[in-house]
Amino acid sequence: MLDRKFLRENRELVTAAVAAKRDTVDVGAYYSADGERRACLQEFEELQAEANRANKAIAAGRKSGADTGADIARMKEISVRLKDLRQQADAAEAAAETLYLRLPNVPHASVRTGGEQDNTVVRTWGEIPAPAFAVKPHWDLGAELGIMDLEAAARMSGSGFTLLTGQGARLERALINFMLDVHLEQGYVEVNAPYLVNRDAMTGTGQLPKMEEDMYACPLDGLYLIPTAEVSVTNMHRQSTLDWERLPLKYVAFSPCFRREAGAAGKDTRGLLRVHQFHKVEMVQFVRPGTSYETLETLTDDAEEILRRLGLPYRVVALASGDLSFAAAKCYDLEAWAAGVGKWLEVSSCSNFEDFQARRAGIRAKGPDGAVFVHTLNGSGLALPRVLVAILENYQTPDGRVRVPEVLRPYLGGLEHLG
RNA sequence: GGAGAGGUUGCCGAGUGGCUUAAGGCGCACGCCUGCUAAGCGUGUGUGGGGAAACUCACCGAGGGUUCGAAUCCCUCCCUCUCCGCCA
Repeated sequence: MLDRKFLRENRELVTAAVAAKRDTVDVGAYYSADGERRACLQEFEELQAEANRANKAIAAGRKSGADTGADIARMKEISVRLKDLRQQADAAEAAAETLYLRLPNVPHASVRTGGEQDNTVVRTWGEIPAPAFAVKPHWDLGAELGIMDLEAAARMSGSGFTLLTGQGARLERALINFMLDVHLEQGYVEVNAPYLVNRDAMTGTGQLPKMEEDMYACPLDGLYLIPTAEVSVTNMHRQSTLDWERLPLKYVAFSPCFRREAGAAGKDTRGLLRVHQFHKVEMVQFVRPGTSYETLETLTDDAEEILRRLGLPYRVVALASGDLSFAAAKCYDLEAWAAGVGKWLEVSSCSNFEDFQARRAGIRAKGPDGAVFVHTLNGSGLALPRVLVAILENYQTPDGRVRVPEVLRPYLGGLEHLG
C-alpha cells in the first residue's frame, strides 16, 4: 500500500494512477472515508486525553486521601461518551482501511500508460526456428510420446490440471533442478517455504483483498494455497526489521502454484498453456530503496539466463500501466517462442513493488536516515509448464521425438532424446 | 488430540487494579574522562496514528468482557516449549 501522507498530498496523481492501471476502486470514496476517519479519531482522542487526566486526578486523590467521589462521577460520564466515540472511530477506521487496502501501487514514471496493446518489446534474443516439417503442438506430441496424460488428470481433478508421466515428469524435475542451480550460481539462497498461508500473508504481498476469487482456500483453517512462492518468501520477513548491511537479500524457491483463473475461462486453455496447478521457481529480493530499479534489470537478466542456456528464443516485454498487477510499479514479462502453437508464451514476470509490499507486510531496515521500508522485487525463474511447452515444440525432430537441450542432459542421466 | 508451562517496547527481564508517561540490565549511538581499541561516567535509544506546531492518542500474542479506571481480573482464540497419544 501507499503511504497515507503521500495519498493525502497527491490526490490527482493517485487518481490518475488508478485510471492508468484500469483499476475500478473508488478513489473518491477512499478520500472521504479517510477524512471521516481523521475527524472521528481526533474527537475520540481529545476525550481520551481528558479521561487520562481525570484518571490521574483520581489516582492522586486516593494517594492523598482526598474525596474522589466527584472525580469518579465525572469519569463515569466521560467513560460512557468515550465508548460511543470509540465505536464511531473504529467504524470509520475500518471503512477507510477497506478502501485503503484496495488502492493499487502507482506505476513508475518509465511505464507507458495504456492497455495490453501498449506493451512494448524491449529486446529479443535468439532465432525463431523455421522447421521444414509440420511441428506438432505439445498436447499431441505429449500424448504420442506417452509423457503427458491430460485426460487422466481431468478425470480426477477437472480441466486445467496436468499429469506428466515417465520422461515428461523427469524432464520437469530436471528443469527445476537446473533452474535452482543457475540461481544459486547467481547468489540466491534457496528456501522451502509453506504452500498454505494465512490471510495476513496474502494481504501483505497484495493478493488480498482484490484477488480473493482467484485463490484456492481452506476455510476451515483460514488458509489459502499460494498462487506463487512470492507470497511465502516475501512473508518470511513480515513484521521485522532487516539488517541494512546485509541487504540485498536474494532468495530462490521452488513451489507449486495454485490459481483458480476465475474469469480466464476459454483463454489459452489447451494443453499446458493455462492450468490451475503448476510448478515454478521464483526469485525474491529485498533491497535498499534507491537501488530497486537497477535490481529489476539484473533480476530480469537472471531469469533470461535460464532461457539463454536452454537455447529458447525469447523477448522481453515492458508492460504498460493497464497490464501491471495490483502491487507492481514496473514489470517485465519474458516470453518464450513456442513453435507448435506458434506463439510467444509468458514464462516469467519480473516486478518491482518498491515499498508497496514492504509497507503492507511491515518489512523495514534501519538505514543511515533511520528505519525505512525496504523495496521488494520478484521474478519467475521460470514457470515450468510453458517452458516445457517451448522445449517440446522447439526441440522437436522430424521423426516425432524431442532433442534434450544440452544443459539438461546431466540432470537426465545423459538422455539425448525423449521418446 | 490430551496434560502442563509460557508469550512484556531490538534482546534479557521486573511488574497481580490507579504512584507504569512499563523498572532494571544488555546491546547500540553520541559525548566526557583516561597518554594509547579496558574500565568508568553522562545523555540518548520502539512502532503506528492524528496535528502546521506545541503536543497528543494507541500498542505488554490477538479479540471480546468486567470496572469510573486493566500489562495486571474473566472468557475465547493463536503461537512457542516439555511430556503423552496418533501419524507420513
